[in-house]
Amino acid sequence: MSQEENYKSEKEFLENYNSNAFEKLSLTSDTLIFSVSEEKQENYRKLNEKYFSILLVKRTTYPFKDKWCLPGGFVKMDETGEEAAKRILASEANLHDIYMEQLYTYSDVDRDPRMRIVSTAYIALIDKNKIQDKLNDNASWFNVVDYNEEISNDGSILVSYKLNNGNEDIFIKCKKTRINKTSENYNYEILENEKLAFDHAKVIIQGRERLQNKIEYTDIAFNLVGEYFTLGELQQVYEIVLGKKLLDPAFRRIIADKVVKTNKEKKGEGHRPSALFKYNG
Amino acid sequence: MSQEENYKSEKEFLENYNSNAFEKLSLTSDTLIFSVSEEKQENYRKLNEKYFSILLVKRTTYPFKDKWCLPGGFVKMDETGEEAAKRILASEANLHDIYMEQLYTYSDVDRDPRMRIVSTAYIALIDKNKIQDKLNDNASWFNVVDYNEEISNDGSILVSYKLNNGNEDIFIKCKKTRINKTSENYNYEILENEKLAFDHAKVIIQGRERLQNKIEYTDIAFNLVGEYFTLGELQQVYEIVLGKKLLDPAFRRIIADKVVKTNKEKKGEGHRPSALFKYNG
DNA sequence: TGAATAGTGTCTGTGAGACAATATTAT
DNA sequence: ATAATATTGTCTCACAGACACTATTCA
Repeated sequence: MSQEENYKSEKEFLENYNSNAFEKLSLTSDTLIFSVSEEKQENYRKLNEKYFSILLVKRTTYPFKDKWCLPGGFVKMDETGEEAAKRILASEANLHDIYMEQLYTYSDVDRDPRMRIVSTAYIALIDKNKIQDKLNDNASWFNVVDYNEEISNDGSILVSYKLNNGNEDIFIKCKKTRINKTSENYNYEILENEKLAFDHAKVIIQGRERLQNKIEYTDIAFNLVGEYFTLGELQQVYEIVLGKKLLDPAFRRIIADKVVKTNKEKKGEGHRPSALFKYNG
Repeated sequence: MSQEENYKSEKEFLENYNSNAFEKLSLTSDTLIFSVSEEKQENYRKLNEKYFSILLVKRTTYPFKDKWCLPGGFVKMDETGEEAAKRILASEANLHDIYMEQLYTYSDVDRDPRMRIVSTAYIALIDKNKIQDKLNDNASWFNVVDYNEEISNDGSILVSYKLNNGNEDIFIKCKKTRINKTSENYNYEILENEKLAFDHAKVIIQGRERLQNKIEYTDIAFNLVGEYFTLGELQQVYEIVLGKKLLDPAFRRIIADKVVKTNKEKKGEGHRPSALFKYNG
C-alpha cells in the first residue's frame, strides 16, 4: 500500500510499480459447445430424431486423467478470455467463427487440485452439419439422452442428466438451491458425478439453463441450424433446447417475422415437402 | 506440457506439480452498488422524487489517481471473487448482507496500466435508507440525473449518462454495437469518459442494462426497498430502474401476488394515506 | 375546499393455447 | 391408398394498455 504514496505522476508511479505486490493466480477459459445432432430413423417417413449435444474432451494428463471435460486451457498474457477460448477451439476442434458468449466465472478456491485457478466459462453454439470432419481423437459429442428436474420438499430442485456418446454414459445429479428468494440465481451442489473433471458438471447445468432462457427472448437458436432450414427443423431445435413440445401454429406465429421463405424446398422425405427458410437477420 | 507424462498417480503428479509452469495474473473484484435515493420536495403534498444511484469511490492513489471508480480490490488466494467483493464492501462501506450477483468478467489485456489484471464485476442492490451512516470519506452516491439512448444510422446505439453527487457531474457516452445479429450482446465502445477509472464506465452501463432486464422477470426490485413499503414507492422503484412511467392498475396487477398487505399505514403526507406492504418471499 | 396520491372498475385489443381441418408427398 | 409431415384457420381465454372513476387525507 505504501508504495503508491510518493510519486508525482502516474507515469512515474507505473515505472516503479512492483507487479508482484499481490499474489497472482492462473486463469483458464472453458467452452461449453452446444449443438443439435440428428439420428436417422428406421421409418423412412419419419423425421430424424434430434438430440441436444455437448462436446467433451477426454483428459489424457493429470489432474483428472481419463475424465471428460470441456475444451479449455490457460489464458495467455496477450489475449482476453474470449480470445483464448476461440484459440483453443480453433486448435483443438478446428472450429472457427462460431457464436460465443460469456457464461460465468468460477473462482472456488479448491476447484483445481494443482493450484489456484480461476476459470471463465463460455457458451458456444454451432450447427453440427458444418463440422463432421476433423474432430480430435480425444473429443466426442455427447447427447443429452435423459434430463429431469424435480422439486424436492425443502424447495430445492433436483436436476439429473444422462449424457451418451454412443459408447459411454455420463450421469450427473445436482441440487439447485436459490441463493436469494428474490432472484433466479442458484447454488449448485453436485450430488453425483463420476466422469466429469473439475467443476464442469456445474458449468454444463448452468450453461444449459442460460441457453434455455435466452432462446426465448433472443434469436440465438439460429446458430444451431444451417443457412437454410425448414420450419419443422427449427421447431425441433427449440423443442430440444426447451425440453418440451410446442404447438405448430403458435411456433410459426412466434418466428414468422424472424425468417424469410425462400423458393427452395426440401423434398423426398416420404411426406409433403416443406419450404426452406432463411434467418431474417 | 511434458511434465505430466510420467506420473503413476494423480497424487504423485500433484506433489511434483510446478505451479509456475504458466504465467499468472492478478484478479480483482469490483462491485456496482445500485440503490434508489430520495430527494425531499418543496411541495409538502408531493412524494419524494427518487433517483437511481450508484456508489463510487474516489481513488487516492495511482493509477487513475483522483478519478472515480467502483469499490473493489484484489482477490486473495483463500477467497472466491464474490467473497472478496463482500469483504471489500464490508470494510470500505460497512455494508453487510446485501444482494449480490456476478455481472461479467473483464479481461482486456490493457485494462489496467500496471499489469495484467482481470476483473470480475458484481452487482449489488441495497435499500439506501438502511445505510445513511458510516460512508467512507472517499465514497459518494451519484444519482443518474440524465439518461438517454438513441439509435444511430448504422444500427448502433448511443448511450449517454449524466451522474451527479450533489457536487460534481460525471458524463459518459458509449456506442453499443451488436456483437452478433442473433443475440442481445453488445460491444461497448466508450466515446466520452473523463472521470471514471479503468473500464468502469462500461461496467456501469452493462450493469444497469442487466438490472433493467432482470427487474422484469425476477423480484430483485425488493432488494431496493425496506421491509415495509407502499405500492406507490415500489412502483417508483420500478419506474426509475426501467426509465419509464407505468400505469397504476397494470403495475398493481403484476405485483399483486408478490406482496402482502399489512395493517400498517403511511400517514401524514398531505394526501390519502397508503397501506404498507411486505414482500411475499 | 383543493391538491395530491391511493386504489378500483372496466373496456378493448393483442396474443398465446388449443384443436381442427386441409395439403402434399413417397412408397 | 396410406402414413407422415406441412401449413393454415379459428375459437377462446388471459392479460396488458388505457382511461375513468371513487376514496381519503392534510394544510
